[in-house]
This record gives sequence, C-alpha cells and structure tokens, in this order.
Amino acid sequence: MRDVAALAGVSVKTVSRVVNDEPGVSPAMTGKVRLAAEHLAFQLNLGARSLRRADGRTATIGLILEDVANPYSSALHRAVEDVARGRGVVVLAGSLDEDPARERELVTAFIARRVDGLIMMPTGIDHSYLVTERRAGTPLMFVDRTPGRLDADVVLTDNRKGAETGVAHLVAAGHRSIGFLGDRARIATAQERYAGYVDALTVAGIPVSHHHVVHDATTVEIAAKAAADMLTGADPPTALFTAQNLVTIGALMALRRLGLQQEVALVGFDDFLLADLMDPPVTVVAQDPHTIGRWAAERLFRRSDGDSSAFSTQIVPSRLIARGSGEIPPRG
Amino acid sequence: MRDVAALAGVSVKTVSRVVNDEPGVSPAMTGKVRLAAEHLAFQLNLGARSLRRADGRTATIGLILEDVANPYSSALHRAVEDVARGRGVVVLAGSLDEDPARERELVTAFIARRVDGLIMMPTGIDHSYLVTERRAGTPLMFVDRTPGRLDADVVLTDNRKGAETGVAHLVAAGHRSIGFLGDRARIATAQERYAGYVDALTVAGIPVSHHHVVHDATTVEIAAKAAADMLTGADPPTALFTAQNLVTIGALMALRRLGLQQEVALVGFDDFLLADLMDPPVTVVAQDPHTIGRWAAERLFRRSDGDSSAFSTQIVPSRLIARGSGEIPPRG
DNA sequence: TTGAAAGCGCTAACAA
DNA sequence: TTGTTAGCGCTTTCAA
Repeated sequence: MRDVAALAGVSVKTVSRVVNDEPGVSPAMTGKVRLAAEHLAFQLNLGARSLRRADGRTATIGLILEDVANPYSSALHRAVEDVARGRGVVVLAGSLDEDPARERELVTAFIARRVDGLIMMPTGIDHSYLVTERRAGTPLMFVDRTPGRLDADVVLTDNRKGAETGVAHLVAAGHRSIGFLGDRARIATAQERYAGYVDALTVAGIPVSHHHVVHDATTVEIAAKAAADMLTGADPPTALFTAQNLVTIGALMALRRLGLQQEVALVGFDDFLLADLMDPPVTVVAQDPHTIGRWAAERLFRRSDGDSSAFSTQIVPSRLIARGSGEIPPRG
Repeated sequence: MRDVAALAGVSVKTVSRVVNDEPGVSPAMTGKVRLAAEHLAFQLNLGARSLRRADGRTATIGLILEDVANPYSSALHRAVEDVARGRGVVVLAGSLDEDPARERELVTAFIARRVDGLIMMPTGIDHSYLVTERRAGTPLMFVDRTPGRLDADVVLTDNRKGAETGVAHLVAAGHRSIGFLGDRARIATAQERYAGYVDALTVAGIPVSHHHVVHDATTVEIAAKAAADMLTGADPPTALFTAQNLVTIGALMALRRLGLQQEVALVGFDDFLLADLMDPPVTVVAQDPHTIGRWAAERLFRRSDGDSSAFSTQIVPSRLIARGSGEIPPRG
C-alpha cells in the first residue's frame, strides 16, 4: 500500500480510502490510485486490516464438522458457505471425528485466527470451556447436537418427532413387531430417535420388546450382524427401523444376504444417495442439512451484527419419503 | 500479551519467548508467564504474528473445490485436512461450481488472507492470471484437472488409462458393441476418458460407432434419457461405459426402467457410495481422491518449505473394481 | 537471560 | 478533499 501511494504520489490514507470505497476522494485521485494499484498488482492484506480495525473483523468464520467428507456434514458445509459468500466471508472447516480433544484443538486454532464466529457439531459432554471464547466476543452456533453444560443457540433436526413418524408409518402398514437398530447410545441424537421409536409404539399400544432393540451399532458391519441376528433369531420382527445412515446400510446388507429385502419392511433415519435406486427403493425419514446450515449461518451473522436476544433452539423438520421398503406389509 | 506481561511483571518480549517456546528463558520466568497467561485466558493472535514475522506465514492454506458437498471433492478435502493438521495448518475451503469468475473471487479472497498456499481444481481455460500470485510467493497446486496457459504442479487421475481399462474389461467379457456416455465434452478429463474408450476399441479392432457415443450428458436426467434412447434405438449396444458419476447413475436409472439391468453390461468411471448394494452391484473404475489430496498437500508443503524443482504432473492410478454389472456377457 | 525500541500493513482520529 | 500521527498485537533487532 505504501508502494501504491508512492507510485500514485498520494498518501497511504488516500489509497486506503480508495481501496475501501470511502466517500470524499476526488475522481482524479481515485483514478491515479487505481492505476497504480493495478500496475503493482496490489493485494489488500486483510490480516493487517483486522488488526487495526475497531471491530477486528476478519471476514472469516470457523466450521467444525464431524467429518468434512461425510455427506451430511458436507451438505451442511455447503449451505454455510453459500450464506457466508453473500457477505464476503470465507469458511475455515475442520473435522472432529467424535473426538473432544480434536474439538478443542480446532476451536483454539480458529480462535487464534480471530474468526468472526464459530459453527460447530459438538462432541463430548462438556462445552463450558467455550464461555471464555464467547465472552471474548466470538458468537457460537451449535448444529445437529446440543452442547453440554452450556446454554447456547442450537439448530437441530426434530429427531424424536422424525423417528416417531417413521415408526408410525410402519405401524400404519400393519406392523406390530418392529425392530430398532441405533448407533452409539451415548449420543443425544441417538437417544432422541430411540425415544421417538418408543413414542410410536406406545401410541399404538405395542409393548417394547427388548430383544427387538439394539444400540451401539457403530459400524456398518456391526449393524449388519445385529440385523441378521435379530431376523434369524426367535420371534423375528416383520419390520426394521434403523436410526442412522450407516446402520441403515448395514441392515440393507443383512436383508440382502438373507434374501429378505422384499419381505421385511425397512424405514431408515437420514436419507442417502441412491436410496431410490435400491431394490426395493428405501423409505427414509430425511433430514435437511441444507436448512440446518443455512439457519445456523444466518443466525450467526445476526449475532455477529449485534443481536443479543436470548439463546434459542431452532428445530428443522424432517420429512418422510416413502419409496417402497417402508410400505411392505407384514408377512401373513 | 501486554496484559500478560504486566500481570507477570515481565516484558512483552519475554511473554513472546515463552509462548513460542524460544530457548533462553529461565524456568522461574516461564512459570510466572504461563500462570499469568492461564489466568487471563490469553489467546495468541496469529494474524498479528504473521504480520510481523519474517516469513509472513499464516498457517492457513486455501482449497478451492468444484463443490465442497460432492463426494469426490469432500474426500479430497479430508485428505488435505489430514496432511495440514499434521503441521498445525488449517484449511479455508470454497466451491467453484464450474464458474471461472467464482474461481477468481475465491483466489482473491484467499490471497487477501495471505494463505501459505493454494490447492485448486481449476475451471475455465486460462489460469495465467495466477503467475502474479505465485511470484508473490504463494505456492500453487492443481488437482484433478490441468490448468490452462500456466505451467504448474498438478496431481491427476490417470483418466485415459483408467477408461481404457474399464472398456477393455467389457471387451474381455465378449462385448463388441459398447456405448459411451460422457459429460461436458469441453472438460479435459472428459476428453481424456473418451480417448481411453477409443484406445480400448482400437486395440480390440472395433470401430467407433458414432451413434454409440454421447457427450454432454451434464445431468442425471439427460444421461438417463440418452442411455434410454441408445438402448431402445436401432442397433442397441450390449454394454455401456459411463465416463462420470452422475452419468453412471442416469444410466442405471434408464436400465432399471427398461428392465435391462441384468442384460446390459455397465462399467462406470468413478466409484460411488453403495455401488456394491445395487442390483447387480456396479463395476467401476475407482478414482482415489484421498491419494490425490494427500499428494497435493504434501507437495504444496514441500514447495512452501523451499523446494524449487521443476513443475511436474503426478498421476494417481485408478483401479477397476469388478462387482457384477461389468461382467454380464453380451446377449446371445 | 532479559528488555527496549522499531515496525509489519493497515485504519482511527484528528488536523490542515 | 487530503494528509499526519499513532497504534492494533506481535516479532525482529539490538543493547544491557
């Protein structure tokens, strides 16, 4: 910038004014400065700007996801990017892998770079350490899960209601014996979805059979094994409700191997690519990561703009998509 | 930092030394400083550091992808993140959407934040504008596609060889009439894959029939329509080679609708989630986005560390995964 | 082993 | 309308 000022024969402050489109610079000056800037391929240093500016903004936000490569996280990422782009803000992204230590590392790394805000899918049970960052002026938004020991803004899927809808759909098809397969039971979303399953059975007056419930199916293989065991054991269910993506896939593999894919009904929580090309096409309760990301980003920017209303939880509705697997009637 | 110094009763320089683990500070001083820093919840400002430091490093790199939400891009993203994490570097990510203007915006936004390097999937035909940035000291790596009008480091899939392998696999199964469906023909990767298709046919002594070749199937629907037209037209092929992910899905939809999924062989370029759960499971030529991302990041950091060897192109091999659809023999 | 002074590139506050 | 001065938080340089 000094070089530009020298070449244009003006002061640095004038260059700064032109670069920032501040009013009160004569067209002649503006022209000279622009020419010189062009000539020297001048690139504004935003780091230096944010160091000096009163608000200290960096026009950068941090996004902490379970894994940037998983479909749900990356769809959310894209939605956040789109909102940020509209404000000239860029996104630092990082992956957690369900590791609270990694979460803290990422928070520290992003705070050290003075992000204007942080959107995160929290892991672990205690997020009280974040009050310090928030007090220091960094707005926080939590997505997909509620933080532990911290009152904050959250955007969530209606896990319980969604699961209830999915299970009720099976009940409506005539099923009275519905198996539940869920992932890591310590995760709040998994608990909510199980609660929704119980709700639907309760409403229908069906008792919960514990040999029809499996938690902690943390991988596709474990889920497949659990589903196969349930389906080949005594008193097999006529339908399955799978509470997470990978669990759904595991169950599909088990059904396929047993040749039961046209016999046993299946509703999965969370949509996945090509679900409609499976045989039969898979009925799911679809989450809406795009809306979750958009709402979170919009709210974050409102906070950043000074909105200091009370913290709140926004619930993004899920949607049942009937494709075939969930409409199979119980075997006579 | 000034506050920490005041509380600890030392100079800012001493605090700086402790924070940066510089040698030559007495344990007593170190202890006092750490205590004060802890007490004040001191967070180093990396922006200020990089402004002052001789090398100007920000410990941040930029990653410009086709779309952070697409599976190929996001797998690559994750690989880059993993390499960066090992060096305490974070990743700014952005989506291009095949738009050269957006590419320039992202480059400008990242350069303004003084990233230590840039990894990008280029779009458009002219990247000569980047010589300025490179001369200013920002190393550049291109992934997936070759930049236009710019000599640079590139990491690519062996598109031509991979496509040839896929088509040769169909030839080996006895097919002599193999349809080609590709996406946007102006993209270099699409051209390479088409060249591989021609190579395989040429090697087998099979002439290329132009009514068996469709380019510019840019959406799933267009691909499905093109596949259906080809399969229901005069002289339908007994096998299909689809040169891109979405094209493969379109073809699968067409085969399904026509009830030909067990009759017509299919090999697709690029793997996709659940390909092994389709009926029949889909044979593909799988790319390796993880390796592409890792190599690109490793090379970028070597450049950043001063490696000034000649620019080079690294080719990441693809791999044929036979699952069923590609092994269907031609109809008698 | 410790610290004082200068300055990275920019903008706030004020002066001309 | 334009410029001068100071200083953001840190590291470099050099001196004690």
